[in-house]
Amino acid sequence: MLQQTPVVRVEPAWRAWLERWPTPADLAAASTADVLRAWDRLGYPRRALRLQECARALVERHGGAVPDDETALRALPGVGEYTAAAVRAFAFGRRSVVVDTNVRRVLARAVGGVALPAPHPTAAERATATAVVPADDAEAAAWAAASMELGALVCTARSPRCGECPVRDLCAWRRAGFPDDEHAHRRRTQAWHGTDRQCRGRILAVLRAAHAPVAHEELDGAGTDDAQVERCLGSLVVDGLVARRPDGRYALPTG
DNA sequence: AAATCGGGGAT
DNA sequence: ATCCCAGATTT
Repeated sequence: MLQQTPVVRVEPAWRAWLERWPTPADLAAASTADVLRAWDRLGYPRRALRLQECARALVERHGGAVPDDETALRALPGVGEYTAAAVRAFAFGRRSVVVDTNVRRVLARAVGGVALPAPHPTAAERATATAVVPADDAEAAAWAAASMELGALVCTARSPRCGECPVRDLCAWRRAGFPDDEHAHRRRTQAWHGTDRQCRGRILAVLRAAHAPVAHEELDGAGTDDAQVERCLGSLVVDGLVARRPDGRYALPTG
């Protein structure tokens, strides 16, 4: 849930989710339509599918438990480099290199001396992150939490609270005089209005609200034109987020 | 390496 | 209007 979605928006959904499906086995047994409705508008609904697939994989491969080793974690649906490292550190107290958007920013500033990290993670970044993680399991886990919190609460993207920063005296960005972001000109703001993402979101919103299959005409307003709605319906079906019934109507996938 | 994939709160 | 968010997956 936290992959690209702010904590404040995730927390209530997460609590309700765990109350409804306390264990991987519970989520594995749920209907996918119910899962997508519970996901509501957290965004990137494919993550909801991956999460349920992950629960089913945990049941089938790991007896319903979460594994603690890197390889097994990375093999789970929806679990990438960050999530595997985060689970190892926060769930198991093991050493791992946890590099999320917050940590990237902290290291870019404190170590790299620049305002913001590159648009996409680089090998050099990971090398730096690895080098600064303590060797001890417990210390490394604490480091992961601390570096993320520092980025989330103090070393923020917009208005960093440098006056309250515990490491301001060793911050390379501060020492350099807070230079502006060097690749600000290359940053490309993601479009939204009229995009397929918006159209897909609208289609799913209709299907979440409907508790009976929906006719194609009821989805006409979801996009800028018929071709877009058609294209998005197709991609949603391919993604497994929408099911096309034999009668031509659409619904959230059962299963 | 680049594209794609949501949505909302803050500025 | 733009920015930004505890990224992953596919091409």
